[in-house]
Amino acid sequence: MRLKRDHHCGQLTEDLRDRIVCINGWVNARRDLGGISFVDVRDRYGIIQVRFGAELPESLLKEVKHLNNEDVVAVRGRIAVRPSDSVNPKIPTGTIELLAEDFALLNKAKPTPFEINKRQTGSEDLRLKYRYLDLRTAELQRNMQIRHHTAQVVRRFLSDKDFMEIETPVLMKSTPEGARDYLVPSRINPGKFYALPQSPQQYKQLLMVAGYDRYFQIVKCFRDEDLRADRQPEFTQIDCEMSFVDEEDVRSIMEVMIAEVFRKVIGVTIPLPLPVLSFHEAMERYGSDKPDLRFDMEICKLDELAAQTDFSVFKTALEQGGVVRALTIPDAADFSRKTMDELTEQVKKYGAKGLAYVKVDKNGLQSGIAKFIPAALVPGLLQHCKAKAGDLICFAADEWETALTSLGALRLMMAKHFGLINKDEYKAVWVTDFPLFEKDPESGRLMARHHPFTSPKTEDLDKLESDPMAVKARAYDMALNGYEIGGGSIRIHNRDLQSRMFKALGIGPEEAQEKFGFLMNAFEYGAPPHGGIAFGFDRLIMVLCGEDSIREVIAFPKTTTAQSPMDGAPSEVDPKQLDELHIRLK
RNA sequence: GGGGUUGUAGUUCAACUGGUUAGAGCACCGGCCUGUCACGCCGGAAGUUGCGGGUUCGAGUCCCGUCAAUCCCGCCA
Repeated sequence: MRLKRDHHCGQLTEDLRDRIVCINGWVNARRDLGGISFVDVRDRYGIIQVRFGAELPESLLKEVKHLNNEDVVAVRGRIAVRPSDSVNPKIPTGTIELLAEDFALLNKAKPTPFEINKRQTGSEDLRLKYRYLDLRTAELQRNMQIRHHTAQVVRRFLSDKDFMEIETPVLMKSTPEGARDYLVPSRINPGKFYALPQSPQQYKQLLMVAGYDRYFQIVKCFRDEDLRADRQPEFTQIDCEMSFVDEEDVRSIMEVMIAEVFRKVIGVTIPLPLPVLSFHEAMERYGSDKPDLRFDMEICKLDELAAQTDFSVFKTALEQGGVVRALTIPDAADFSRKTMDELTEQVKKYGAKGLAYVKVDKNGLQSGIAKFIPAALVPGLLQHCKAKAGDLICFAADEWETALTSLGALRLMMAKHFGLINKDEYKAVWVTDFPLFEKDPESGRLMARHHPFTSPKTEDLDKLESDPMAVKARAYDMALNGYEIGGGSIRIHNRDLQSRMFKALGIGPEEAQEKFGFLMNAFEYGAPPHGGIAFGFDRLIMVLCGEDSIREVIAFPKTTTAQSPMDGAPSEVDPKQLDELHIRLK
């Protein structure tokens, strides 16, 4: 190759003045002033302005004249300090330029479907189809750099703490207990299928049995469920497991890791130790098991006051074993009827039947359900809800979890509406003491809230059969700015307890042996007490990058219909392939 | 599985209450210009208004269906 590079565009400095250097890169912009023209050449490291003067050969200048954005070029020239009135303070190399002496067009580019140097052009759909072009943008290059850096910090940290990085199989046995599995047919074993791991959970527990007492892996996981802005069908976890530990051991080492990531990658200090909230407290105060602590606006408990009102909605909810909770929204008393109707629609998505409210002014309560609240209760209500004139108090009367999640969602909407969230703030918190089980609303059957390998709290062991819904789990989640970025637990390491757990979940001994026998058998050969955690690597990067969508931090993401517009996956396959796999389509 | 939003030139958007030949910036093509850096100036080309149907004298606009993207609920052990 002629004119092979010896420097990167973004690494050129004044120290190199008068040196002859050669750069390769993409045309970021061209400014043709007639006698001279300027071409900004871009590579991964930055942008340098190249000056093509009139003294250059005619043929070369003609070629430069027809350069387009994204053409791939090579330039050899002399580094020169720019005239003082021509400095560009917007770019790091703005005090210098490259005086071209030789030039080669390495490859021509068609006009791009959207503009690389203006990221607001082009729909996301289009950008995904031409992802290799989108990845050239400064925004995605920065995000990929942060992702890379984070992975290196995590590896270094865990390795220094004696964690071993061990790869686990991608083709594994299907255990369809939680999310749907992605299945892979086996050609050699007709009619049989592998599953792609939803997480390496069983393998890492087996590694503990094997004595590898500290394991980690930055690993792809797969879940065939519907997607969201923060959910992809294939995603990456920082998966960790440790032996001879309790909850505090896992949490204390992992919060140091997260703090180190924030310090080294984006220069943010996260004070340690992190606050710890019980699931119950997180729900009661913030209406969420992944609370955003960057702003206050806490929910308040209102059962006793509500019972004294004349409002039938409150009374009915309480009689049916539900609760009444309130959220005071500061300075929202001027919300229109239309706004209130919209908010009502929003909370209904979370199962609330409606949204009762009162507006507070200097004379007391106005509008909404004010007439049902006896005057004698008003001072107490205002004090309890920390409400002042100009505020709006919203009420939810419903089953406990519904009432709180509805107000929790409202709390988030209002924080965004009033701009209460500081984008540069990072508030992490541990949420603990989750219930071990939850009820499937359709079948009424018990389901593991975390997963079936989570250990119950020791003091709740005797309630596993008699009162399972009261059993707490030795589980912990890390929430960061309202995102669940990690979750883990102390695991069951005893065959009998694991059997009791499966039984509680309605999985009989035969089924348990068939599906998880390998793990349960392993427990009989000296399984150490162990526990671990998995962080959503993509979500963590998303927060580090200040992005709202996980697609912005994944090199080649899928759409919300789990497709890849760029390569057309998933696609139909040749009938011959299906035949080899012993598969016939319906 | 359900609900919301969006879909107009390569691209970002506009087009009033249904009314003339669907406009503008950027990109593209041609020309001018020796200190620009989102260069500037002059000119040009560029459209199945996502797709299919309906209402109407007349549809980018209203209605029905459909497709795609996106956001949310369910779901995500």
